[in-house]
Amino acid sequence: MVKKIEHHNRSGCPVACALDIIGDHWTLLIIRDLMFLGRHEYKDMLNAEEGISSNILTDRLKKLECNELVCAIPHPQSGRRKLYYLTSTGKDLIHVMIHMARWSDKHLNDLVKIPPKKRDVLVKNPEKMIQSTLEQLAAWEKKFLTGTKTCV
Amino acid sequence: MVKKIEHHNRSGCPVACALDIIGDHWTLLIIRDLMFLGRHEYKDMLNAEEGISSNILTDRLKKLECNELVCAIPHPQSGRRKLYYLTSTGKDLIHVMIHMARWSDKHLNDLVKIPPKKRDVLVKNPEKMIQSTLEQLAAWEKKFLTGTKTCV
DNA sequence: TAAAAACGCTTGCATTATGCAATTAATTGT
DNA sequence: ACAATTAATTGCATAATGCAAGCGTTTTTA
Repeated sequence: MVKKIEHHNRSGCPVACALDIIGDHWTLLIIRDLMFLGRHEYKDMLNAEEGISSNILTDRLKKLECNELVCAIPHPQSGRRKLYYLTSTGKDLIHVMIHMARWSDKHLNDLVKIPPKKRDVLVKNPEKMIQSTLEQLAAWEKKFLTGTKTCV
Repeated sequence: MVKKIEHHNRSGCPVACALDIIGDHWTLLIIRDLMFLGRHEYKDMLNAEEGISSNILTDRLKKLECNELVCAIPHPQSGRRKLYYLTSTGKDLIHVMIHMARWSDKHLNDLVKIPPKKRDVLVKNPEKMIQSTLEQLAAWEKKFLTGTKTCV
């Protein structure tokens, strides 16, 4: 079902290669939902405040699966719902995400709204934020992925 | 000439805010040219191997100037050429760039081509790479921006 | 010094991506 | 049985991008 995809692959530059996969307006917001906001279902991401449209969401989830940043399993309590989650490749984007958030907080402070507590950790102790985020994800995985055949 | 721009500003999320400025296929490649590859002129960026088209390059440089990530001065040896360079806001994206490159190197290794020496520093001592990159930029600035009225 | 090349764009137009609303088929709850 | 939910899909309007050509000026070359 999930195949390798043909990226554009504009060059061998690592920045260009990354952008061929995550360099659009929506992909990293989906990663954010999965990484920080505990949104593991289609409808959760569809209802995110940025207002992604359903065709784009479907398309991006498909591409993320093709590129093996995201994986999905059927919801244990429901035959039609799915649970999406980050693979280790996807989770490894956490450093990019954290530094992007720090950059925004520093330079776009009139636009950015972060709860003060989170902001404090983000600014003063990003490593701690990375650790606790990864722990949360691990806890979710323990709850939902144990005993099933899963992608890593 | 350079005005504040209306971003979409889809939400107050720091990731979303960053993506409203740098979340497209080309902007970060321009940042890369300015940050790592010593390309400070329009034609240099136009000739980058990824093959940006001239109208897109013009548009993105304009937006980067509006958003104060990039600044330009007339070329000292030429009346029509310009020198583009990163402001401190632009340079602060270095952490995002470095981690993006590391991610690509780790997970897209069949696609990514980095000179072994650079790769070694990138993987084993990213902080050193950040420092040396910033030093290079500072050296360029010292050479071209001293004695002129400049944006920071 | 006249002609050619270089430079930083701009324009026009075809193609592709995105946004939006409505629809669908399957599943689940009442 | 009926209505609501869910994960999409479809059709269509609009916006973004790709591509080739052109433009006005400046610099280089003959």
